[in-house]
Amino acid sequence: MTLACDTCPVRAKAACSALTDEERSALARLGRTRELKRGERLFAAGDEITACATLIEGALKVAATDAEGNESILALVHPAGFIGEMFAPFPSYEVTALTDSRVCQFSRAHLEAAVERHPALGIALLQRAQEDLHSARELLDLSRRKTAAARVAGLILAFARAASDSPCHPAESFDLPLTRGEMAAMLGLTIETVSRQLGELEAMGAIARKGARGIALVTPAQLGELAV
Amino acid sequence: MTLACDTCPVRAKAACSALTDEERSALARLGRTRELKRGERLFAAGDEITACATLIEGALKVAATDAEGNESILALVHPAGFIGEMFAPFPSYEVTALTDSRVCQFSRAHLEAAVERHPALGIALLQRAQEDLHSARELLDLSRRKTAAARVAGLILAFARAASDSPCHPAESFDLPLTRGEMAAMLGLTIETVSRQLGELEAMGAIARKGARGIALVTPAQLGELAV
DNA sequence: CGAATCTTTGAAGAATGTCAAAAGCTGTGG
DNA sequence: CCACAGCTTTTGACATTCTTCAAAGATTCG
Repeated sequence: MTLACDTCPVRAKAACSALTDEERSALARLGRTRELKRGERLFAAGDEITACATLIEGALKVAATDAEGNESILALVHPAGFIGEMFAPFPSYEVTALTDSRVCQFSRAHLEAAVERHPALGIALLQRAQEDLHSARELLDLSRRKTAAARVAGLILAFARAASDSPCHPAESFDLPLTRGEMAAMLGLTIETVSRQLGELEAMGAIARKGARGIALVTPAQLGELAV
Repeated sequence: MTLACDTCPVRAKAACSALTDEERSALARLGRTRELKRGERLFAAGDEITACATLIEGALKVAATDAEGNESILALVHPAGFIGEMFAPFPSYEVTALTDSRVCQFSRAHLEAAVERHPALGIALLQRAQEDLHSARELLDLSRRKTAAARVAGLILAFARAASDSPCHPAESFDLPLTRGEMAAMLGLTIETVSRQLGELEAMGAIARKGARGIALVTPAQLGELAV
């Protein structure tokens, strides 16, 4: 499958935007796009072949699964996000599609060569890695909040900010991008506790719900206080 | 204070090892070393000036503190580790010395210029950022283990591996680098729970303790099972 | 429309947090 | 060398929160 960088929806935001059109085209010939259906796995922990990818559309999750099958979600990946460990011997975590997705995938060797040839690409990847590090630390902080109420309130605020066009103000209403189980796996709680906390938040008038996924922020300030 | 790269104990491992001696000397003239006593802060969240640093000796912690003064430890930094967000507008977290430490500090502007001039430095920083990301995700996974026993057992194993010379086998005996309170802040538990779990681990014969900090691994396999 | 999945709700039990106090360790100064 | 002050660690009893187990209600999608 051939890459069509010219019509790529993330061509302005992805790491490859650090390259000129010709440089990007040369890199494109070494990669390929891959379509993933919801629930399909892009990488698995321990895979022998290590690849890297940029998410074009959809959403992915990075997760660890323990022996009993409990999943711990370590990161969400949005379009233009980069996935892949360029220096580790093999992938450490599973990467799975949350919704139908499309990625632009490269072998690690090709990407390494491109980074050596084009310093700007390395800088773009460095920026992305530092942003990912920041996100991981935010999630770490959120996952350790003392009460379940603080964790759920904080997650809803995070989703509201991500759903908003403006960087400052959270969206007033939006759809939760995750199931209860996935929210639980992001917060270190059980499905039931997440469900009950959402009910509490609605009962106390901080949010309103429409169906299982729809959320409206009634009192954002109250949410912020609950999130501590 | 002038930098003495020639005698720097981390000259072979730090990011600046990607540079030639002359390049490093040029960069060195723009930086300065700084000594920190135990508990002293290197950066605070919200500081206006953003700086970057390499740890030369000692140990640092990256932490977030909430309104009630509860600390959540997001990362430990060992010698040759790099600290600093090169692309964020201001530092997001506090960086504090766990023990008396010495760092090699640069302004962000100088470091950015050096990265543009020396692509190998950018690649070295990229590798470090991806390693830090990996560590953050490991800690995230550890912090979400269901039981306090699994978290404490996992942390002890992580310390044992860090204390070992060989990368494969954990050290058989070592000193805990953190207080109970700091361990609690790494795991999302209370001091009392950490203390009780250590007692349990000793009572069941997985570890032996010598004083408040000394640990000997009696049954590493048992620890591994407890850590799930 | 029906099957599968996801969500909600309830009741009971286990685990951790909280509060309080004793014991151990460390470093300073007499 | 000892004594003391300050800090860290341990231990106990109790309250609270979360998890577990179970089952019924929604929602989604073929």
